[in-house]
Amino acid sequence: MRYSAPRGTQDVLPRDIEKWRRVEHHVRRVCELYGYEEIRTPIFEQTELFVRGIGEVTDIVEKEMYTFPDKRGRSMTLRPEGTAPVARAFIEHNMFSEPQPVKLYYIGPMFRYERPQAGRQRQFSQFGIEAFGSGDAVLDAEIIDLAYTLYRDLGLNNCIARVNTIGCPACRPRYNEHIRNVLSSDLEQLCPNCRSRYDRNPMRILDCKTESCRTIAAKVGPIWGFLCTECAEHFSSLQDSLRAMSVPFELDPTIVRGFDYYTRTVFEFMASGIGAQDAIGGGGRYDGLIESCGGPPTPGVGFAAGIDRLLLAIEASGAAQESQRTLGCFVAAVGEGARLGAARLVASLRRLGVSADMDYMDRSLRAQMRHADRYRARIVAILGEDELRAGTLQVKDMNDGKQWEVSLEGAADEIRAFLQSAREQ
RNA sequence: GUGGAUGUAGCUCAGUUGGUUAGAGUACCAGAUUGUGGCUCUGGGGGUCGCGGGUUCAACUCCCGUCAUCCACCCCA
Repeated sequence: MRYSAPRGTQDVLPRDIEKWRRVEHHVRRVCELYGYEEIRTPIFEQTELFVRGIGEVTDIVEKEMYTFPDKRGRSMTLRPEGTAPVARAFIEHNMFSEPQPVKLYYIGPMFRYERPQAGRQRQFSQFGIEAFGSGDAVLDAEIIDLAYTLYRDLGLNNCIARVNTIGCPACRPRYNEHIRNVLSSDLEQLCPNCRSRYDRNPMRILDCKTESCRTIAAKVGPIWGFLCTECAEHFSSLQDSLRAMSVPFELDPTIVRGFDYYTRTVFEFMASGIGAQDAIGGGGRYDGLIESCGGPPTPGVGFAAGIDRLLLAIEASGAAQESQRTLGCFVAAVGEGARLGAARLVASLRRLGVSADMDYMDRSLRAQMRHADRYRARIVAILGEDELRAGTLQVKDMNDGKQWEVSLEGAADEIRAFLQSAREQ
C-alpha cells in the first residue's frame, strides 16, 4: 500500500519552505507593529462553539465541518476558522478585565471539508487578527490598513479594499424588507439558490455570481439609505479614517460576507491570477459575537487571510524564489582512517556555529566534491591519509577554486574566521 | 454535493490505425588512467503503463467500473 496525503492536504517541501516562512515572518512583524499579540488556541473545539459562533445556517456549519466524537462521545470539530476560538479564549480568560481593546492575532491551520480546487484546500493555513472591546470605527480602519500594509510588504501591489456596511440588528431588517419588496416580482427569474435566500437571508442575493441574478439584484440599490443613525455615522467615520490613513478603498454594496456574526463594517481583498477562489482576505465588525458565545456584551472587529492564497498571489504577481540549502563547510574524507578525523572536524565546526557536513555514502573524493558543490558549500576541507600524517588539512574555496593548507590543530577556528570575513565582504 | 479534464520512471512527457524485451529528457548513482566540484562524455539502477473487470489471437492503446489529481460550480481564506 502506497499512501498519499489525504485529499485536500499538502506537504510543504524543503524547497518551498522559505516562501512560507517569509509570509509568516511578515505577518508576525506587521501584526506586532500594529500592537497585536499572538494567541494560540487549540486546533479543535467543541462543535457547539462553531455552531453558535458562526451561525447554524451558514455553509461552513451545514456541510463543511470536520466533526468527530471523542472517546467520551463529545462532539468535537477541527476549527474551520479562527475567530470563534479566539472569542472563546477571550471570554474564558476574562480578557474583558484587561486594558481595552484587546488586540490579538493568530496563525495556523484551519479545516473545511470541501471539494479541493485552485486556492482551496481542506487543510489550509490562515492568519487573522481580532480587536475586542472597542466600537470605534478608527479601529476598523486600522485593521484594513494593517491588511493593506501587509499585502504591500509582501509585494502585492494593486491591492484594494472593497468596503461595505451591513448595518446592525436594528436597521438591517428594514433593508431586508426593501430587498424583498423590490424582488418580489422577479422571484421566478432568480436562481434556485437565491429563491431560498429570499426568505432566509435576502442580502446574500446581492453577491450571487449568477449573471441573471446580478442584473436583477442591481436594482435593489445599496443599504446606505436604510442605516440607522449610529450605523450611518459609523460608516462615514470609517471612510474618514481610511482617507486620513491614506488607505485606498472602494465602496462595494455587494460585499455582505458569509458568517452570521458580522455587523456594520465588512470588507474584502481580491487578488488576480490565482483562479476562481480570488479572495485573499476579508473581515468586519462583529459586535454581537462575544455575547452570543456566552460573554458580556463586547464589540469586536477582525480580519483573516489565507496564507496559501497569499502564496499563490505572490507567485502570480512575479518574484518568488525557491529555497536553496547552503553549507559553510563540507569536509571530504579520503580513506577509512580519515573518517574519524572528518567527523571530529565537522563536530567542532558545528560547535563554533559553522554549518558543516560530510559524506556518509562512502564516496570517492571526486564524488564528494560534486556533492559539496550541490550542497552549495562555500568551502571544502579535504582530509586524507597524507594530511593525517602531516597533521594538516587542505582548504578549498569553492567560489574561486583557490586551495591552501592549514594545520589540523585549530583548523575549525580558521575556517570559521575565513567564512566570517567572506560574509562581510 | 454537481459537472468537465487527466492518470506511462522521483519529476516533465513521448508511445504511430491495438502487434514482440515500454522510450526520451531531467534527477539519482558510478566512471572518464586509481586525491579535487560546476561543463562535457560513457555506463547503471529505477515503471505490476492508477486499480479492477471486459472485448480481442494480442491492450499503455478500445469499453465499463473504481480511485486519485486538477479545474469549475457552490461557498469561502
